[in-house]
Amino acid sequence: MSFDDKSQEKIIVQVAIDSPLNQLFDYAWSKDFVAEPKKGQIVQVSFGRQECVGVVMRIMDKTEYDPAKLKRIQALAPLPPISGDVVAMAEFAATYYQRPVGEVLIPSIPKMWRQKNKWELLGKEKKVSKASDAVKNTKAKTEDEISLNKEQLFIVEKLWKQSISKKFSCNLLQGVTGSGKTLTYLNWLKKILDDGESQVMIMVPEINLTPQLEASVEQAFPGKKLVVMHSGITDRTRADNWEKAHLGKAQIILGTRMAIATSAPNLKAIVVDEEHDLSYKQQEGVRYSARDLAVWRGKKLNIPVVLASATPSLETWFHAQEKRYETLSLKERAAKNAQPPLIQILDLKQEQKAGRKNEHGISEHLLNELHKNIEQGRQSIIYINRRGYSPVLNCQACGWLSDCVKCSAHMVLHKITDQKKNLCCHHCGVMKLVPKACPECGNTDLSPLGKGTQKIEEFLSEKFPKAKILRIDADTTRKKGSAESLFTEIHEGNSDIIVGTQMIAKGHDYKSVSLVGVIDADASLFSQDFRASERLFAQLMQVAGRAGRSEDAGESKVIIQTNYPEAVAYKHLKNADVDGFLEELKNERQLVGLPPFSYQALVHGEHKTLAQAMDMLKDAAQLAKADKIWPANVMLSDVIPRAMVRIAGKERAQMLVESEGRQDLQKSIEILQHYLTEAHPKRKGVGWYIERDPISI
DNA sequence: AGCACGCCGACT
DNA sequence: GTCGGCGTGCTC
Repeated sequence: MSFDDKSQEKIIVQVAIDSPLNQLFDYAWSKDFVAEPKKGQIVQVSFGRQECVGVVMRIMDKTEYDPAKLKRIQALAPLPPISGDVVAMAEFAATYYQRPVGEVLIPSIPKMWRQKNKWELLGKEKKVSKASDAVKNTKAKTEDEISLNKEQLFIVEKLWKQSISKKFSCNLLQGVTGSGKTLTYLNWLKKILDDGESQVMIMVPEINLTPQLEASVEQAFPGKKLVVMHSGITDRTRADNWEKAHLGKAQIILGTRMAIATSAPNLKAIVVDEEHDLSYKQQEGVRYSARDLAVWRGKKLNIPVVLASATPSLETWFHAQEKRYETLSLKERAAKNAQPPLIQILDLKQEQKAGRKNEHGISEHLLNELHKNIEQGRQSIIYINRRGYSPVLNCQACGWLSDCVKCSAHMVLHKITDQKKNLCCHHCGVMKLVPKACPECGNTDLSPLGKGTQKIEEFLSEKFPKAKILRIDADTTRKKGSAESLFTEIHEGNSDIIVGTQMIAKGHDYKSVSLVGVIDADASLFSQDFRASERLFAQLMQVAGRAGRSEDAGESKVIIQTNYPEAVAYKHLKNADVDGFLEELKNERQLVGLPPFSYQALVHGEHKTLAQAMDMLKDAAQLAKADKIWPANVMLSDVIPRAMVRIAGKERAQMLVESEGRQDLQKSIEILQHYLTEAHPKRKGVGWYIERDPISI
């Protein structure tokens, strides 16, 4: 191809492309286009030997690139440019999470819109049976007519004032289960949507996006168009829904973390429900936090943001304490007779001393309570907190834990076969031998905390042969629809005991459950993740909320078995004292300098051999620290093998970067990124990435 | 990351 | 003779 006139073409656009190359690519704006180039315009380009879509990021009048090699933009998507706030947010996320913009922005466009040959098809209206729309709209206006209580009304008014002022504000909407958080924010959003053109976004955790929720939100907004954005919808639906949001035709955007990058020209409010939920953090590719980006987007747009939770994340709660966010508390329970359940922390050490039995991790006391409950014909839940890898070493006899001498962290048991020292502190990087016996009491039976609890269901059916036992976990709900049928069975009261993992804690109301037993929760208390205790507290608060929804709620009970009743999470759980818990957690973190009192990034390296992966990080660390622009107050830990070193044949190493200064941390990871990139050709096959705000170290 | 070009081994 | 192994080099 020869384009001798190329160099004379006036308009050059720099395009973001989904490629790991950290740069924009220059293209010539074709003279045939009637449209002016605009930032955010989706275009079709030829890139290398591929054809792909890109997004116009900058408009220039010249190029630094060889004009002879310059290609033309091939086509323009029949769409207005992506809204400015989304493009800006992508640019921010690219810097913050250290990835190319294209990698952030392009995947936010639905797959079908990324294929030029589908553009025409998508432009056409899909045949939708008007009937379904009509039905949805007529049966509204029943439940939402329930009047708000004083507290809720006050909050709606407060939020509405913020909306009118057209300024950014971030609100923590905190209220116990059943206090009507959803009702409150839905009423606020309704006011906003009254003008007929405003758009609002509601974000929910992955697991909560059930058809029921969609239906109830839809009912709350009669006559408004709602679209959902989550991974469970077809490509076509996603493309259509995205388009409706992008064109301003949909007023409500309901979705999971991926929804945060949905272009919406008239966005007037963002709600992040269950803001503490970890599913807001993307765990692969660009490891963004949708909750944090929601706040960023709200700030950019000068609109209010609501973060709602019964058990806020410490970060959010701390912001609220420091008055950076407004706290909106719902203290009253909406339902008149709903009584909080009685929460009992059962000290297993005491039980053992008293000579009471403990079979398969279930105490005699809990068994008795179960027995009573079954006899009264009521449902019970046995909650097994099996989640999380909890590799701290523990003495079964005296409760000794493998703590680091220098840090206030547990030393993590690593599974490395070719190294002798297998205990490692993730903070300072010190490594030690696994002791042959407990340093405290000499007991030789040391084991990782949290043993398998698979047999609970089996054991319970032996103990209660006549009881109907239902197990709910990833295995029993894998098949599509099986979860729904299991939950239906529970609602119908067909089961006496429900044994399950955290799945049972979310979203579902079990009206007749009056006993919740929590076994084996300790494991996550000592997980390598410093946020484990926060998560445990939130989970247990949530399961506890499963009890006490019945008429005779006063009698419902939650029994939490533990070897560590003095642990902060349990201590405050007893009184359901969320603020007390967070206060103590805050003080702990402050003492040790963990987030939110420091900012973190984790550098990951992976290779077939551990040595290569580690050396790569070590080299980069050395060069970075020697660089004169390396900020002084950034702490770089030793390179250590990850606790789960091998995954899919790759050995993995990590290095923690920590600083009190957000800007300093940013600077340091940019330096690290530079040296990692530079070193990369020399270290073939070593993969690496920098993870900002890691949720687990 | 993709994707092609490129230069060495076991197959009709 | 050629199908295919994955080394390496480029993408405006």
